[in-house]
Amino acid sequence: MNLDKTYQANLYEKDIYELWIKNNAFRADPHSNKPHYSIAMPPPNETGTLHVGHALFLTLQDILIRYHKLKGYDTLWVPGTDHAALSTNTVIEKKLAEQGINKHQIGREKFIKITKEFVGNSRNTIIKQIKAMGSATDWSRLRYTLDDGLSRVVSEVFVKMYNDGLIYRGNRIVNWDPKLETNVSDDEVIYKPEKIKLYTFKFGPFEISTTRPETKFGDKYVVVNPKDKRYAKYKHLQTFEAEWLNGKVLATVIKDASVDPNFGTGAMTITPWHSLVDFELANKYSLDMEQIIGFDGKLLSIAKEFEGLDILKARPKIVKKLKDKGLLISVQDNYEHNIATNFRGGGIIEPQIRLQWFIDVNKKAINWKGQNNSFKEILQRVIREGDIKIIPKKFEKIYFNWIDNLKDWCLSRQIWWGHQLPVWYKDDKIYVGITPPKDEGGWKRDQDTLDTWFSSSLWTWSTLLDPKLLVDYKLTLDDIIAQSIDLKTYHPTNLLETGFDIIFFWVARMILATTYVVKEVPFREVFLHGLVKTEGGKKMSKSDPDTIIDPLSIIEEFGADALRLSLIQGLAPGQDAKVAKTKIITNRNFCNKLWNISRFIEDKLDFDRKPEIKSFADAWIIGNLNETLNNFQKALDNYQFSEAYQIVYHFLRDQFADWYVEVSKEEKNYPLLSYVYKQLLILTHPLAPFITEVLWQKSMKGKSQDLLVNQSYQKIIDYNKTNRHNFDTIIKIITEIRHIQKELNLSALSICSKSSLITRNSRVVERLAQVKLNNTASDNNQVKLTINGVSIGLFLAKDLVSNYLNKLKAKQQKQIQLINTLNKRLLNKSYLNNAPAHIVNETKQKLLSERVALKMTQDDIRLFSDF
RNA sequence: GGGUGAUUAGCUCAGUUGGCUAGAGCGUCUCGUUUACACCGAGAGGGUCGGGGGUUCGAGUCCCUCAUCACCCACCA
Repeated sequence: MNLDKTYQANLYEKDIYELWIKNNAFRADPHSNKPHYSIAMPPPNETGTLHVGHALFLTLQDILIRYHKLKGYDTLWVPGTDHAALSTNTVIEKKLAEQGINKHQIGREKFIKITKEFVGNSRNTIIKQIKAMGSATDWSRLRYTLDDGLSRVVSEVFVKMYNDGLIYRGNRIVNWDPKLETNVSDDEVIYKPEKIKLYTFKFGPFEISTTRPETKFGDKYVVVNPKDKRYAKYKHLQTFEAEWLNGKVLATVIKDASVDPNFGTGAMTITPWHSLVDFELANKYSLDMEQIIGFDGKLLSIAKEFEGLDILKARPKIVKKLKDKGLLISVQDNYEHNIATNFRGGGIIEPQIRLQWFIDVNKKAINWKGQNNSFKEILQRVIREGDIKIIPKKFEKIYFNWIDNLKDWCLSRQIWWGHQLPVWYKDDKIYVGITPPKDEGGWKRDQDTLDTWFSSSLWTWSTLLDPKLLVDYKLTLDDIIAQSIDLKTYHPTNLLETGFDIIFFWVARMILATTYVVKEVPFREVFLHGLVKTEGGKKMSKSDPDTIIDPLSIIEEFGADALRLSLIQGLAPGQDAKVAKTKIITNRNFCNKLWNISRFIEDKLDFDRKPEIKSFADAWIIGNLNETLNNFQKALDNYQFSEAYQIVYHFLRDQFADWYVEVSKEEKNYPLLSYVYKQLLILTHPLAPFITEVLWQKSMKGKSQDLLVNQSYQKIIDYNKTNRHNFDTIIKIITEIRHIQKELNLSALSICSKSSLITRNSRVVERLAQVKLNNTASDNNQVKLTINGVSIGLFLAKDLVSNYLNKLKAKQQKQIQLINTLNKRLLNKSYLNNAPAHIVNETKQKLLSERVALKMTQDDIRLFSDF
């Protein structure tokens, strides 16, 4: 087959992926009688490009899918993309703004049309990039959160929840982003520390502090702590007159324990319309609420002469007015304050009261396994009762902590891109349904769209519904669920694999929605990975381009396999993954090693004859292969990706390449060599699918029509344990001879030995240890030493010996120490009584063998000394 | 303020119910081109597992405590 000297990934990867697709290698078959294994891919944002975070989850999930295929499963990995409402909307608005266009100028319909065009072009990019990673996804089942079928499901679920009383409409404080003119969920708000001025004003007999004078126009309540002695003379609900921004106001004293008497003056005024805490206080005491700031971020008419001003511009002017009135007491600079911003788009959040749609998480109206529960309770039960296992376990604590503080989920967003609410209004009537009531008409649809995560929360099962059934509106959602074969076969999915950063956004909400609609959990296990960081543990940031690992350019330069291996090397569950260029080079080299093993083997491949064990080395490599396969599977069964790779790495380099391949230059057992090579490709395939398939295709030419991707683990070959052990001894002898040569700086050493272990494997020993075996020379000028019970004579000069003698003495010291330790342990009665029998046995064995080893060392020392 | 992690070789990190003399990759040093591979081979050096205490026959691993560093949640006039 004539392979190049090095593996050039970019020459092969695209063709190999095509080959897989052409052969439907990733196509799931629900009618197969194999066991089924399924994963729903976290759908990337359709307008995104592949970043290293995507690369990580694609790698992990692909490994598991391919691994299960090899284990004989029918696998399904459902790919998809997300319409990512808010971030896409932001992108489009930004693009329009660049052309000087405001979305209101073009209207909703045109805006959606523009967005669709943009998204349509973009979606293919991310799909191509997913393929470049080698992802074994079933493209015939590609889904999109905003396609017609899924959109129908989203509406159906909303209607169902509404009819069950789990969705309600209410006035609430929301996180309003005046820039994008939408509210965002609590989870989408991020706080940035900022130093601003803290003003203290006179308010009647009180002094109150504020960072936001511009919200104070409507203030007419002073809240103090009931235990605060300074204010004991004022009664709860007592009124007083105060000079304020727009003249005199009649203010009321409120006493509430939520006020911290140690903060500032211990007295504060409240602005219920623009603060959650104040809103809750106002609700508690039925206080008036008044809007001060408009949804465009500008002051309303209550601000009189400041009406229409942007709040930040108005602030100093308002302070000046209060100062002129003699109401300003003090200004504190550099007051540390957290400013709330929208993490998509970055607008500064202004709390506002608005009518919004919410999911009630506390209403007990759901039947889960025979009990009447609230969403909150079900979310707790599924973990507690073991229906879903979270790996690593530490995230269960975080999960419970979040659920304990769970608030109603605000579903409505005021952006245009997304699933429009299936809610209709006429006069003051509200109707919730997919289509408006069929009466005289005149119903108007709610303009809001749903939170992106609402559709995402249906992902595991909505993607498995039969698209043909979804267009049949005579069927109910329950009918479709009952009749969809994929859903019946692949749901609950076996695993959800995703980043820990979206455990609340997504994982919890999938559990919420799925248990409610489908009456089963969305997945059995959740495996959470961390973020991908630089080697220094820093976030990759655009401001520091050197640290950025761009998966696409890495794939181009080093290949997807090298990238995949780098991502799992050293990865610990739930911990951040660290990647750097050096790591990628190491793993590219690993691929090249495999490549060159193939170059050596290519003309020796023999699959016609039955592989048989003949030599010690044969038994040894088969024993190691079996063990490796076993350990590899155990590691992957426990999501120990890093461990699995290390096992393969060790076998491929330290055992197969360094020893067996070298040995096979002397002892030619090509059928067995071919067998092990074949197993090696199967073993490595889930981790590095491209190169292994390339080599499989080249090696199997004419011998097999099959693709590597379609193989399964084969029956292992039995071997003789003593023979395997014998080769271990040979390795130790060769290593020791190499060591002596290095230590004594020798180049052409001759040895002699009568041991059959040596004489029967003389050519192997000669080649690998770089020595000459000479059993005819006289015993003079020999240094005898014993390695693992085998007596070896070395022909070497006297004056070289002392170096090695020191080595031996150091070795002797270590051995004595160890023997003492083991002795002490075995003399300890508590140890003998408490430690498990096999551990005690091991210690005894160890002591025995160590004593033998010590004796050999001492013999060598004596011989060398005598010499 | 509440929570969760991390601290192991010069660097980056593994180490899964406590049990062989604590591992890997990179880097360092020495030697080497032998019928695949310099994207290579052979060998070496390097760690009192952050400090202190405790439980245990036995602790990198469990508990307490301190220190340092991350991250998440909440959010204050």
